[in-house]
Amino acid sequence: MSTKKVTVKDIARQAGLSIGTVDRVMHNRSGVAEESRRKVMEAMEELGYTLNTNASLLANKKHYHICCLLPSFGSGEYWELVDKAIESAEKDAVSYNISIDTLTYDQFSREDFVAAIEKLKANLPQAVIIAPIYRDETIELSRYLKEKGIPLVFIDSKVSEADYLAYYGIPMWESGYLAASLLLGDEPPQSIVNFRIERGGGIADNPTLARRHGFTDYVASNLPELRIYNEFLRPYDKAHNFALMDKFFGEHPDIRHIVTFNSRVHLIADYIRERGIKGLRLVGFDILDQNIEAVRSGVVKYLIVQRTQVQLRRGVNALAEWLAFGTTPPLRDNFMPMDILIKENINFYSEMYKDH
Amino acid sequence: MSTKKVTVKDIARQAGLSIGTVDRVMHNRSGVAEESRRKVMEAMEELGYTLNTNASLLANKKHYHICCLLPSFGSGEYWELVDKAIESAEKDAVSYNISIDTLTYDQFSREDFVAAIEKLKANLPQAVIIAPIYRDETIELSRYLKEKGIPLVFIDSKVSEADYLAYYGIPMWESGYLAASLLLGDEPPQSIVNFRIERGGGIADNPTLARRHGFTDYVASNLPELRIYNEFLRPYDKAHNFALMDKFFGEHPDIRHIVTFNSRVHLIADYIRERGIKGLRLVGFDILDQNIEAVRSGVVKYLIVQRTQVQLRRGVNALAEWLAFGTTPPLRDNFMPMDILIKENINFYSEMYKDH
DNA sequence: TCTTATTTCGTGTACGTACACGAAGATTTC
DNA sequence: GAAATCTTCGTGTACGTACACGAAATAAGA
Repeated sequence: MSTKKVTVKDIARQAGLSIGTVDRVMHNRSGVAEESRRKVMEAMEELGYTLNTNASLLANKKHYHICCLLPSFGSGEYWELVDKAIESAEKDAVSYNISIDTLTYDQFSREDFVAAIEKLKANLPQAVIIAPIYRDETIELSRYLKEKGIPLVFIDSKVSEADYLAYYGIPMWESGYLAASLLLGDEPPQSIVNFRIERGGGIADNPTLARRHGFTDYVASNLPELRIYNEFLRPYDKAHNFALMDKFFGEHPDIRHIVTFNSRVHLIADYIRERGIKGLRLVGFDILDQNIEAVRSGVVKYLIVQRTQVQLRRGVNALAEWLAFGTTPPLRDNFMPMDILIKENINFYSEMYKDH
Repeated sequence: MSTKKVTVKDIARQAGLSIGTVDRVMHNRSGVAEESRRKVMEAMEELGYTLNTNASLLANKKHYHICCLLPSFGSGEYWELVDKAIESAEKDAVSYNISIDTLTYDQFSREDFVAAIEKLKANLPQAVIIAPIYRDETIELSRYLKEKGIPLVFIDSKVSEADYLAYYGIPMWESGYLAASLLLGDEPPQSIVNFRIERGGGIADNPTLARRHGFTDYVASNLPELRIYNEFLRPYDKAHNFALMDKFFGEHPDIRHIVTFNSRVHLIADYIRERGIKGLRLVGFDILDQNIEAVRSGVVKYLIVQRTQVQLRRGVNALAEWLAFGTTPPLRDNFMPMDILIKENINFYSEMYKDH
């Protein structure tokens, strides 16, 4: 087995043609006779040509622009993690001559989502990454992009009916099912409470809906007698939340199992800590700093977490390869692991997020 | 902020010198006046130079050779996972002109380890990756390599007293502690059993020792009354193992909690399945195919798993950057996450291992 | 037949870095 | 003070690919 790498020059010699012709064949450009094209293809096959990505990227003078659309966020919130992951992924993409711009929208306002899409269109990006919340508008956007030949990658959640290059994220339904098995698997209680977030306007296509379905499906098939209470918190109204929880737990002192499907389990953890309540079993999602603290202190028993960094790295990478080499990712739907964090393994998990 | 990238040519112009001189400064080569060196450094600082890795790698005609030393393995065994991870990491390293050779040794024979080290030395590699089992011999090897200027990376476990460039693996002690909390955290039993592997020769410096210490330390501080039985299985002697377990469970029908610290929990899972025993709680390590099956079927409750692929990718990457650019990894000891797998999240975990 | 399109292909340059070679200049030696 | 040595630096070429430009070769039009 020869250790030397096969280059276009070798292909050209083998095919009895010039480098230029080989190059044209490789890039599916016009101006090459069918006979020559065949010769080149055969030579490539025979010699086992592989592209030298370093040389290719070096010679490629184009500059690509990716536009990323996701919900706006405050400090310490879930979407900030995603934003950081984008920055991290952008670093890996510099060798592709790629830069990434992020646009945000108010996730509670459909109008704002539409406005953000218009901004995105005005930006004329070569590729788009989107964390979708609104189904119909996302489908329409995907049609627009398809028409323009602009590739679209979904992260975090996807809209199956849309036209997209790839999706990287956890399986939503299964993540709810997992939460149920962690919360209810050992000693099933009689009733539990699900703390949700108050949303303005009837947003039926919220991704955490699928997660709740996974949870309730587990309950339906394993614990049909279980009673699930639903209570609604407000993201930024601590007084309201505390009053609500005081009332709830006052009326239901027997309830010891709590679940949230959004990333704000720390709202409840804070309450439990301040009130000094013991013996509750709490399951939540996403690796926010405040959630990490809640796990460390033992208030939250299980935290279900997705690998945001990996998802974005792979999403950006899929677009980079598409832009630079025209290659399509092997899988369209990439369901990524759901990690279970408890007090004893959370430290080494969060440490990893510091560099890679 | 100028979007153009700064090149050596820009540095040369700014410093009033030639590209050659700039190049010499960058590679710490001789033949440049102190005055000029200073000018170049200043220009680099001022313009914010960053190396174009594509161009650098393309121009670098050297070919590097990494030698990887790890225990020999049969099909479906733990070290086969590591071997596969090496192959996967090698693919990422082709752009660095790096190839990897793997040497294996009988992990139960110190002599064979020494012999493998001699073979490694004869190979004259530019870098070494090792999964160490024998402490003293590893330290000696690290001295030899240090003297030759050959970098050494530990994976899987490390020998702290050795001289090494970096380590990528899980924290062994903590992984045992985690196992204890998963097995014993909810309803502590009176006694449990730890199935171990019979080893020839008194190998005290086996890495799983630290794992067992983590487990027993948890027990000592949380459940000092707990009785731990130790039983010894043989890797390839099913009849012996079954007889042993028949005898053990016959004499101790009350024991329902089982732990293993090696990767062979499937030996016990097979027994449990064949005997049709119910109600046991089993915790094991490592994502072997047979272990995955044991989790799926519900026999093994928790499987603690490390990200072998990531560990090797990062290990190889650290060496690649050292060889090609002379850069040292930011952290020497990289403790990587311990993942907890149960029936409800193992599918999407193992799926990930197919491509990336 | 000569010009004008059209197809097909080869040559040359660029990308940014690495390094060999050799030319100036500075320093030493006798 | 000339030759020899050493220090310091600039030039040139190579890495493998991308693409513009223009040259042949062929076909079409008059």
